[in-house]
Amino acid sequence: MLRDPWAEIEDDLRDIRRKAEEKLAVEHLDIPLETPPEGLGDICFPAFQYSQALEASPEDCAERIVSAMDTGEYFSKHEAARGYVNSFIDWGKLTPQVVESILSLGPEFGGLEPKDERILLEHTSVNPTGPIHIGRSRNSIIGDTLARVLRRAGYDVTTEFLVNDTGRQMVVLTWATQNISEDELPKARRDKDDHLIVRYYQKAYEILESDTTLEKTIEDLVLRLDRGEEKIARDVKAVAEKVMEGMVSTLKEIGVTLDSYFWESSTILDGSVHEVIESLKRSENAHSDAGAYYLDLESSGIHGWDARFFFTRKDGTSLYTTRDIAYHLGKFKRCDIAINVLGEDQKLGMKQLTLALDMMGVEKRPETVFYAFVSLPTGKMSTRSGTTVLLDDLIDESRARAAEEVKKRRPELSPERIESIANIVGTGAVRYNILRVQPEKKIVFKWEEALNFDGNTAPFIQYSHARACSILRKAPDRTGKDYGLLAHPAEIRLVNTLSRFPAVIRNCAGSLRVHSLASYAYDLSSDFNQFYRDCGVIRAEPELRDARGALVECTKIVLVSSLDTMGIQAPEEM
RNA sequence: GGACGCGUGGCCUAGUCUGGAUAUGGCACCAGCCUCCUAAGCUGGCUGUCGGGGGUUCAAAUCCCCCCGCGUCCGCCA
Repeated sequence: MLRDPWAEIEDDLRDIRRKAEEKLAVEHLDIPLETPPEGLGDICFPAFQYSQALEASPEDCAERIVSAMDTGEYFSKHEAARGYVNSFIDWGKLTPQVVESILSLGPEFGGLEPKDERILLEHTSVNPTGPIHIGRSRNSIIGDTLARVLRRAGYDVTTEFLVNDTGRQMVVLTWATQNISEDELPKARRDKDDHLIVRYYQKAYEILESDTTLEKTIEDLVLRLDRGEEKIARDVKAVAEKVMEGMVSTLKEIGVTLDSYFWESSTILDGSVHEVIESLKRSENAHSDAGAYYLDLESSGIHGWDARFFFTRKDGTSLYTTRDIAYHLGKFKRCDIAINVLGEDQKLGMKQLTLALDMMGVEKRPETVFYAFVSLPTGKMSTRSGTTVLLDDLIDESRARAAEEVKKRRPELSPERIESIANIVGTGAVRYNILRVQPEKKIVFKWEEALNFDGNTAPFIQYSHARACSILRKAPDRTGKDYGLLAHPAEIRLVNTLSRFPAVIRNCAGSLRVHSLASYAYDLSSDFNQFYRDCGVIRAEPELRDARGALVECTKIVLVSSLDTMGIQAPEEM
């Protein structure tokens, strides 16, 4: 059983290389393994670095190493070319092992050995002031996918949403719902609490621009809330809960669910933020300016207009990052590894949090995945001014587009079936479109790109899956007797890619970067589509047909697993 | 002024950590492929000073330095 075929292959090659090094009496060099260009082999490494030890040209080095290498467990031969050592896998031997492993492990293929560590993964944590826009959804999609990757990698993962129910923004919103009447507001685009309530928020900020007395009212309310006045805290929480309900239902549409919600106000109510403040005040870097306390971070390498990190207001109440420190101390007690998914605007805040932990003598640190903002061709998105593309709208448009495509291709399907497929395809496209880009790249959202279902998209991958299902419905046998028959270049290429899936999960989990999972799923689909063209299944001779049927089954299994790990469903037909 | 990130064909993007073979794919565009398992597919073509300049190296998209452009932050907001 090969749980992680590619790891076995790499270990084998490293082993063979080490023996060759010993034979040639050269010092061991851990040269990274690479993939050679098409046709030159399956796995390779450059031999340039041996030229000093062997006193030879790179070409000669490669020759001499190759001649000292044996075939090991999984290789048929090694070749020297232009200073590289190119190794060829013995597919006749490996293919049956890979196919049998995937068939017997099924959805477990790509799952790594269970780990002891508990992970607390914070993501989304968007302020409950209105509906989620596509920029914020990047957080949820990356976070939810990362949780799925880490679970598959064997960790015990709990996801958590930090709900902001304190501070000025929420006070403004709460005041607005109590003091602005419905008829002053534009009609809501949807009958959904987050859409209904955001209008009050936007109206309040409009009023605040000219009304200075309201400013005073708000300041007073913020103060009272921060001191823990119960009535206000209850009102804020009630509004937050309503908006949260709307946001949570939107997230559920794209397959994002969270295990836990942590209300920020609880750090004030349970006294934990007070303890943080007292502890920070004892630091030698703590100073006071007119009663407000701050840490001087100039000596810690923070420079700029102001290197002071204020952790209390002049009235002694806490500030956001102070509460976040309290929250993190609590998290550390509940897990072994704390991971955050945050917008890149939070970088300084996390740096300040880290330095504050230093000064408090706390050893643990959160690991953070930062992502860049999504903007529109017209500029930034802003909930306050309403210049956003809402996730609800994107989901609707994407589903509608998908329904149109299904109707065009499969007019015989029932309306219910069409709707069901369009739902899966539309929401899958939304997730994949965000997921495929590495997180630090800013995204300029364009409708025509978001609604494109060709090429490197979720529908492409889902379509490959539907094709595989279609073959399997018609192929009588999904297990063959002789997988050695799978020797066509397109078959070998497909087996090669299938064998790497566990390694992809391992790499994504290790780096906390999930975009390469999207590339993998695309590559697998692409390989399958070439196999589909070149290797007929149901019309092949019985033995070959059964072996190919098994390969299709393997592809289906891994496509489903990789899509599932991205939170994308796989339709049986489309 | 300071900090961090990004810059790869007309547009989008992989590779950058860990330097190595003619830089990965997609969209768009052009030309082909459905009497044959779903053409949301496949094949071929067209597009490249890897932002610019210097340096290190046998070898730089990748490492170092300087510069330019874009994004984000530098609040007793969250």
